[in-house]
Amino acid sequence: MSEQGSWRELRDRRMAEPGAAEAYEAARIAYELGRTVRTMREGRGWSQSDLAREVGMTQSAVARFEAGGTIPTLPVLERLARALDADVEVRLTPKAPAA
Amino acid sequence: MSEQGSWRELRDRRMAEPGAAEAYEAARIAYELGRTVRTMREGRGWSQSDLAREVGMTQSAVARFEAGGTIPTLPVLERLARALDADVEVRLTPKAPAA
DNA sequence: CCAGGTCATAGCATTGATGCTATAAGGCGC
DNA sequence: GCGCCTTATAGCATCAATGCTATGACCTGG
Repeated sequence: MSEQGSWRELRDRRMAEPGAAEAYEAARIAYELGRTVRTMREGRGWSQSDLAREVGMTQSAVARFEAGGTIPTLPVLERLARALDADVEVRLTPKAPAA
Repeated sequence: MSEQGSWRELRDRRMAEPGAAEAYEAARIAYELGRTVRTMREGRGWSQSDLAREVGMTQSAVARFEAGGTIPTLPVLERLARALDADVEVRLTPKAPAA
């Protein structure tokens, strides 16, 4: 796992792994979270640097996250959410009824 | 971070950290996820070992997770959810209206 | 053309979650 | 008492996310 570079490729590779449906799902969630944060950030007219300053991380970390380059952890999500006046919701919702 | 042992203490300590509201929130989410999983697991009459086998992890990992001993990562949540016929939902919901 | 801003990547250090085996503690049936 | 199952912890190895600095690419304005 070290031949190429871009986070996009990394993400795409993850999402292409066939055997690991869970990893795929996680990567998909990460991707969508990244897009959500980007949208929220742009909605405020903030640059990645601005957001990074608010959150207490660096511009590169923000870029990596927004690109879906990593699967974010809850603490990071919380920090981002706070800077964007948002709440983090994580839930397990049963597919089948509790019958 | 190595003077005492129990995950409960670890969790409690995290949730007691004053300066880090985000860490507190993350720990709280982790705790509730643990309880949710435990409830779902017990609802099926499964032991921790049973669930661990389904998920592809060990009983100790399940125990640690259920106790809120760690802040889970998305891939792990996905795997647990799948074993329990559930879906993982992660969302950032704005506190303030889009005005 | 040059300066400045923004975003994307590289490469590396640190930290923490996960995965493992082994074991302790409690309950329950025999 | 002894086995057996269940849950809780310990202690360690590995891996991946984060945090950092630095830099490249791209735009736009001067």
